[in-house]
Amino acid sequence: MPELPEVETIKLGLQKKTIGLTISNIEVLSPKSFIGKAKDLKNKKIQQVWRRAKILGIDVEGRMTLLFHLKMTGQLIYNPSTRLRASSRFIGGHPTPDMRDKMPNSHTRVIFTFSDGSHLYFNDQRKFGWIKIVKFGEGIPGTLGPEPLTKEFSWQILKTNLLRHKSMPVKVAIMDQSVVSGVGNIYANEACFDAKIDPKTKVKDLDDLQFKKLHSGIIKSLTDGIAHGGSSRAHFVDAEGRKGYFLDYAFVYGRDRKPCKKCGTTIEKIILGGRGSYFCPTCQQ
DNA sequence: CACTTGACCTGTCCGC
DNA sequence: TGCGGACAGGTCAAGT
Repeated sequence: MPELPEVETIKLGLQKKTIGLTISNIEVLSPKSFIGKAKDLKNKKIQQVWRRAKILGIDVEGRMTLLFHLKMTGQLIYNPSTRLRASSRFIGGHPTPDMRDKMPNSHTRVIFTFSDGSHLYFNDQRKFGWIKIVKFGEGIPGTLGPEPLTKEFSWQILKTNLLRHKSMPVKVAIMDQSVVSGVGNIYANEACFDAKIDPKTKVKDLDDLQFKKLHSGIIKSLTDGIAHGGSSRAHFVDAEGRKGYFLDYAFVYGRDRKPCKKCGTTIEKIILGGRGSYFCPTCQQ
């Protein structure tokens, strides 16, 4: 679920809702999901919420930062209500699907409670995700490539970084976070489609025009993803528990055996780098 | 060294 | 209806 557009969507929501709130309690239901001493954050005020690659950061008083990585199935949901608390309240009720994501559920791993009584839930079905307490300014890997939605990300930088993986399929290479940060499987597929490049093309076989198209394809697919509130295969919800709808707009991801939205050719699915990869054999050559 | 596979976990969906 | 297997947004470590 969470690639750059999804984490960005959550960031925007949390900036709006949580800056200035004071943490009054942290309940860690799954110890493996939380690294650090939760007590250190008690009575600390949230100062800033930011994103780098797919990592979300929350700066708190005392020069500490909470880092979140949602991996495959993580969710971060802010609930302003002081009443939605014990999951037992909902047993036997008829919650909507969105509510089911929102409330504490069997996948809730960490619950933050704020001094105004509101809550932030970290839900994560597969427990791959994590929360870490680090010192301000620490904890982000130094190997991360450029942020694709800033001016530091030029097509020349993309070309230089990709050429470290000359014989790799281009779609696999753009998922390497040291090449460009934040692109995951969904947007890698969409970016290749937008660039009209077959995802299995080796990096060394691309020409400059294709590097330029790939560069703009990455930016376009990520930007569209944010505009549609992120993707939603099954798990993604924003900071208020709402689903994103980018996949309704996807050209190739998840559309194998369906007709290409541009030319009608049947979309194919292959495995590249161990991941499902989708492309239109007519549009992408 | 470059690249692929397996592991981490849990759930869902599909075919038989 | 049940059951086994494949697969799922990410990233490491281990293996080839």
